[in-house]
Amino acid sequence: MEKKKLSIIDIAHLANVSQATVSRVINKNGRFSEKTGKKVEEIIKKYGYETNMTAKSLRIAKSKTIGLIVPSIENEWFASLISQIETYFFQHNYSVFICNTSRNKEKEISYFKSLDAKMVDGIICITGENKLPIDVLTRDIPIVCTDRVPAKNNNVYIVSTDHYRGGYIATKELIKKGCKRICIIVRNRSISVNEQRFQGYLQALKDHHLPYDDQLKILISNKEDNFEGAKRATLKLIENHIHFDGIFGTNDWRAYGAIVALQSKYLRIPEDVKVVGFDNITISKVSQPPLTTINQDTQKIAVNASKTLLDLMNNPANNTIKHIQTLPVHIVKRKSTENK
Amino acid sequence: MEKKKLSIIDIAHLANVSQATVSRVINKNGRFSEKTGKKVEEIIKKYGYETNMTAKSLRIAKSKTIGLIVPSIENEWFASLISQIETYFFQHNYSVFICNTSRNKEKEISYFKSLDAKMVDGIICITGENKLPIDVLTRDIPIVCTDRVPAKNNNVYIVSTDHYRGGYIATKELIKKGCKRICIIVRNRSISVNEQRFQGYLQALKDHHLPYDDQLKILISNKEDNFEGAKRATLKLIENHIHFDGIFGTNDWRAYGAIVALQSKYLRIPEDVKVVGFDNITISKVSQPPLTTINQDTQKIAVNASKTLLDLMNNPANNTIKHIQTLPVHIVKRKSTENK
DNA sequence: GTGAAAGCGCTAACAC
DNA sequence: GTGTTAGCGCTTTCAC
Repeated sequence: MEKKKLSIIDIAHLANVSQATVSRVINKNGRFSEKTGKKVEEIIKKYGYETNMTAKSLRIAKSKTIGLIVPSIENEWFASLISQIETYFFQHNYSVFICNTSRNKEKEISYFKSLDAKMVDGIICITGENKLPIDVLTRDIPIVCTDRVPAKNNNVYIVSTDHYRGGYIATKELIKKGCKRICIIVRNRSISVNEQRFQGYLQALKDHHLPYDDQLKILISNKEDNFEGAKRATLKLIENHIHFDGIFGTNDWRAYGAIVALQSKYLRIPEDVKVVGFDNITISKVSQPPLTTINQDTQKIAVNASKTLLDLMNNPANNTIKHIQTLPVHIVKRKSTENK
Repeated sequence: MEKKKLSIIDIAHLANVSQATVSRVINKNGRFSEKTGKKVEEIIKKYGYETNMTAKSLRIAKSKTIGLIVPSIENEWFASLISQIETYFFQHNYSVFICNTSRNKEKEISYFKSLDAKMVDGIICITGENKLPIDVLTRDIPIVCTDRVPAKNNNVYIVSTDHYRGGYIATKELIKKGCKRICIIVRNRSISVNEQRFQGYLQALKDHHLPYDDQLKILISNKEDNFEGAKRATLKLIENHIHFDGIFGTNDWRAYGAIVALQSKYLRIPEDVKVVGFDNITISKVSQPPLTTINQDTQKIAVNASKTLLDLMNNPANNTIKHIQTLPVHIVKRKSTENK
């Protein structure tokens, strides 16, 4: 069956009005009589007319679409954020282009160009460390990042978690539960979320008069999987007879990797070693034993980032919007740090 | 700094040619001299011109964009599929609208309309059981589903896994390893993937002369979380003193829930009870013990679905394309079904 | 309160 | 091989 796509002109003819009137009715802006409005709306409903968004976008130079750039969709934490951002914009009648860069710079640049060409009204980046290629953009559109980006950019707004504080609280929990020699498992990246969590760890040690021991810093290489890397590194530590009684995994997968390693060596958690993770994703809840962890409020991050972008899109001149928002974290206590 | 968006006309002036020529160069179709081509391309690069896709879409009634409708992005299996589909289309110069329906019918309809209005060239649905609202579409665009949909629709193509065979193989593995009383954990839905896996289970029992016992069918309600539901239901079974020596969890989370329940009652896996899952997602690998499971080839599903859609978009009249593709599964054997 | 018409940036048919 | 131009469907200015 051939489908006939109706245009505004068709509706105008059917309703015996001009296309301008139909447009006014659709957008509820211009002035038109109640009677005309009713008539047009009826025809629209009857014939199942839908606005051609490409034409509309061309005309008004807006697309009611945003771009969401993410390093990976297959990461539960990102997925949760993506899902909530998408839900938010759906409610506000925006569509979302989800762009998966796989941490590939080329792909990221390509996506920026493509989003620009598709006339998105704004961009949210769930990034981390890298500098955004905003110079490829040919239009001035607002950008919100959910993690730290090198300052300098006045056009870029940031909504992020207090990773430093998270690292601090996580470490403090272990100290309070009696741990004296606390390992930290981190990934080896320069400026990043990891580094901030690490700094929080250092400060907590210092504040509680515990020495920092470089041997207890467990590095995972950038190629390694979090779980496998943490497991491997923890096993190595045990085999090297390096003594420790607490582990701060800088994310839940790293902490869980440590747990599995410890158990394979017949070390008991929390009796022999206590463990804390970060992120509060599923694995922390279903781990055996369940994992004490630092909760990042994804919902708040998603909503704040989304709202910030929406505000900027609706009113680009608004200068009451904060450039940097740092959101609080809290600890979720579970069995992995319990004392008997 | 005010950014000036250049149009084809601007480039035409700068290059001293007509806009038609610029268009020809950009699209490498029409005829133009090598010299002109070079000149125009230089100007384009120099001034950072990017095609305005809304104008192009309007003109050619195509958008180089597809819609990807998914019930949930926060499900590892879906996320993996999404990611691979997105990668495929990125390579072929298409953008992807990822639409998260949260299994909400209203949202799904709304997305179909919106995708239609945005002139997507095709749609992939990662669905499952429900009938698609393709009647809201005003244009004839190809649709590919990665799961079963009620037949009837000639416009809808299907790429799916052989869930029946998966259920069969999973059950057979348990039988081969000596299990006599095998539980199955399923969700209570009418026509679905679950049902097919269940049918495979039944057939395997029958083929090996084992009776089917209704007591061993563990139902999880639709509101319950897979992990929690399976855990709760398994505990109940144990507390009711119903004897069993094998469990087929119809997905990995259900199987893992069963494992945790068994362990909490000091039942050993695989010595006392053997367990098989389905999907081969991360939890099956990191479970203690690691879980034997049925692998669904996400890559193949993603590629076949994507390729099918691409073929249909490039050549809508192509009738050599199979309406239904069923992909094979295979078992991944791990410790949870090992014999001493 | 309504209509006529210009024009957003692009492609493609047609003319030369 | 290149230029001219109509028109995709929409919004919006200007007239009335």
